[in-house]
Amino acid sequence: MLSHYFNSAMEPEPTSSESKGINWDINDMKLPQDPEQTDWFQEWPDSYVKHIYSSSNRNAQRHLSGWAMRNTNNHNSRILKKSCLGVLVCSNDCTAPEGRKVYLRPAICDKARQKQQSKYCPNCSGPLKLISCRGHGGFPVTNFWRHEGPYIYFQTKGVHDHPKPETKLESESRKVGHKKRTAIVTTTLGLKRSRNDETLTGKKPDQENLPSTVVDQDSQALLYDFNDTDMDHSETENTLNNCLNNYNFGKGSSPLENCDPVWSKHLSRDTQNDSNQCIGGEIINSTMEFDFYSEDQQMWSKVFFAKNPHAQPLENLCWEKSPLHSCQALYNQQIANVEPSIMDGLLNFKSNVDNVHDGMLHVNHNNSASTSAVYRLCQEDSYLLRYNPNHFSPIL
DNA sequence: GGTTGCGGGGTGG
DNA sequence: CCACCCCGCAACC
Ligand SMILES: [Zn+2]
Ligand SMILES: [Zn+2]
Repeated sequence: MLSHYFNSAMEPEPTSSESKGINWDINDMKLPQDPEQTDWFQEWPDSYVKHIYSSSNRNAQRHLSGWAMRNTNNHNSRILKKSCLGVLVCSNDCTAPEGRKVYLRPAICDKARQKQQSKYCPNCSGPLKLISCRGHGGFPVTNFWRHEGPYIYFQTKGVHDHPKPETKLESESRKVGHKKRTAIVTTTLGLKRSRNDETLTGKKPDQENLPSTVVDQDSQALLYDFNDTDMDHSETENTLNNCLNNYNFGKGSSPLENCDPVWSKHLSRDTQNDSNQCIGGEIINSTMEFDFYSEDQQMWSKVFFAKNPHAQPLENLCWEKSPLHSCQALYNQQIANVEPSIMDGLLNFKSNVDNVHDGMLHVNHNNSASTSAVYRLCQEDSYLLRYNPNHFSPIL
């Protein structure tokens, strides 16, 4: 697996819990107490992998997964077991523009899932079909979580035999978007018309709700949470690294050699030049959500603002207040000297932002102020950053 | 309305 | 024992 390869290749220590995975099992009385380091959170764990996360890793704390995993009673309160619900697909096997397929996230709640199956494909209105997971001896893939001291031990059994569903965030965005009839973020669909039109009217044709429901397998959204008081910068870097691992190399088509210096710092220990291909390549085909804490803003700035020595900071950053207390920073295409594919991103606020006027928060800053502007915003609370590679579109 | 964790109870190997 | 499943409850969002 590529991500495994790059994980191992890039970790400071040659040994990870993955490489040592054969040495322990989630059911062991004694688990490894001295891992050289904790693992980067994996959103799409597959195969029979094991990880040791820091107990301060919020994603691990919440037992998050990109797969739709539901709680399973294993009559063991020390080990949390979850099993995969598969993916909801269109029974017509329809294809949306740009070759995207319909891979909806099964509802976790049984009742909600049944109700969900009586709904219709957002693309062709055909009936939906639940593809159940049979990746573990004919049974659903199972995940196990165990909290022990400063670590969270994770183990998965089975290999998913179905496509990835939309992420929880994508699913939520789609539902909200459908209700509010507002724009939905898309990872691959261009935003042809005025963003202001959409956000001010709050209306969009149904067709435009498709992008987030029609999931490109290479455009999965991440939920990585950096709002972690105990998480140090190295872990933040690790998580960012992980993002890049998973999404930059998913197709194996973005050679490290093409990474720019800043990114390649995260991507490789020895290969650097000043190309931006990694930024404009596969990384950009993912939508990532980060939850930042002020402690990590330096990292944030380094990655998103200082990624390119030739890049200018964002100007005319436009923050839009959403009905759900979410804000979006819409990238202004007129930013000079910044490759759109690089700086395209979406800042999605989780909670209150003071200076929101008429539903819009405009953050204008120059080179030196760009970071501080972000600082100020981040210190209000934790925020989600949706980093949209190809295009910008409102999330809600 | 949903997600998540918990746990009782059942079935079968 | 193990595995899997169903169900309801409660906390939380
Ligand atoms: Zn369809
Ligand atoms: Zn599965």
